[in-house]
Amino acid sequence: MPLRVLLVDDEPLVRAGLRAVLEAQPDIEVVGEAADGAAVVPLVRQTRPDVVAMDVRMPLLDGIEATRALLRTVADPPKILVVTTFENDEYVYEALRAGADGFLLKRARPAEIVHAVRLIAEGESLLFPASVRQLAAEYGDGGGNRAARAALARARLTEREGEVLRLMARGLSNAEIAARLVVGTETVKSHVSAVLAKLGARDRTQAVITAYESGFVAPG
Amino acid sequence: MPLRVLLVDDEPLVRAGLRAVLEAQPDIEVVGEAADGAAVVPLVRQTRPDVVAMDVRMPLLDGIEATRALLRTVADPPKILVVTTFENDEYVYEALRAGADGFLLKRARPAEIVHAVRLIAEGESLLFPASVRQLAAEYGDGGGNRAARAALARARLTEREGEVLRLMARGLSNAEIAARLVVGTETVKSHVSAVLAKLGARDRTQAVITAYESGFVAPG
DNA sequence: ACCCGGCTCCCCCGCGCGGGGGAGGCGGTC
DNA sequence: GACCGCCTCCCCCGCGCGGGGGAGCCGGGT
Repeated sequence: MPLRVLLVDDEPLVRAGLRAVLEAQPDIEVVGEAADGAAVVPLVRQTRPDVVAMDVRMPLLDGIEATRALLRTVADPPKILVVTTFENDEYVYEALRAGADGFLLKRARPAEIVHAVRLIAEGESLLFPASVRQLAAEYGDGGGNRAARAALARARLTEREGEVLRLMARGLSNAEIAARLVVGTETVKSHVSAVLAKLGARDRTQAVITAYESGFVAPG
Repeated sequence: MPLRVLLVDDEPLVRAGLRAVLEAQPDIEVVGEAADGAAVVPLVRQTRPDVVAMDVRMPLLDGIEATRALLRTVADPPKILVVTTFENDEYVYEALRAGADGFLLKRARPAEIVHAVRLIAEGESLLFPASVRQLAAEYGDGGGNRAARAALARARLTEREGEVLRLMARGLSNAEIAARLVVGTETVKSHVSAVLAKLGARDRTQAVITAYESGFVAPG
């Protein structure tokens, strides 16, 4: 019996790509597609997939909430493979904490995508596939990038800290961040200090650099 | 005779998606794929496509350089459709200036993708609707990226100031920059102040953000 | 000869930043 | 209930940062 896969991504192009890659395998069958997280639970009930390949960043209901919804409401839920554009996407960590079984970069090669789906289906927990390291080597050979990713991977920023880092990366001062988040400046200083410590950054500039280099924030 | 399309994108998944979408059309034929800009010119010579669907951000040779190379070296060059993930990608503007005929967001619907390829092939210069709004709005409010580019264009940094900004963007303190450039810290402070003034930045963090957003320094 | 732009260095000064440490409340888990 | 992680706020304190102003040196341009 074939391996049944459900695709969830708001970009039709990505769905088409995944479908093309996966259906080239004789033992893999794409049993459905959804464009947002809200449609996932009913579709899973209807199609009973073995694996859900799910984007994290989606309108209406993101991959994190969709993962929680699946695990909460569906008996014998499918394996969940989170598909993401960036390494160290903080949403990915949340999705994994929410119960996803692994994650995969969109820029992975077809063979790696197929491999990841098979591994997940077999119950392997796929967190840091070799492909990530390989991709890191292929792409930025600059050690800075890898260090940035490593720093952010170690970091495990809390939700609030991530929020603060994002505002830091937009050039806001502590006072401005405090105003934006409607808290005291001392509170912001606490969060900033925590971010610096977790990222191994000496000052906010270095933290922002790490945010850019790791893909935590994207230029453009 | 069918419309011949060449796909250039470093992500196999995106290529597979575009291929699936385009080959669903009876009058469109995908005549080749390339994973980076360096392979484009020989492939175009070999396959003679009508349209090249090209990613901007790629390893080795990006979409901008590949566009320039095509228009410079190939007689009767194909139409160039730039494919991008983000609206307001500054690379896209550069690609258009370099001679690309239009651009398209990756999250476009299949029908829009097909439509774009057909329009481009007919010689229409195409900007995806969502981005036209951006282009129109940029004269008014000027999105962050645009502002960053404008700031850097206004800036006219001297060679030394550019050097200093680059080091700032690597997280170095004034003292460290001074040591690196073998000058006094007061000198560095002068340069930093000049950079901040020219970029309209309040502090070094904002300057580094502008450096990233404008493409003056590139992540990865 | 003159001026000008760029690079270099110097002064004073205010303030935001970041380190260190502490503390209370709140929602989870065991 | 006890514990723990997170968020919130407070203190003190040193220092790097950035603003303002000035100055000497060099090379190029008219």
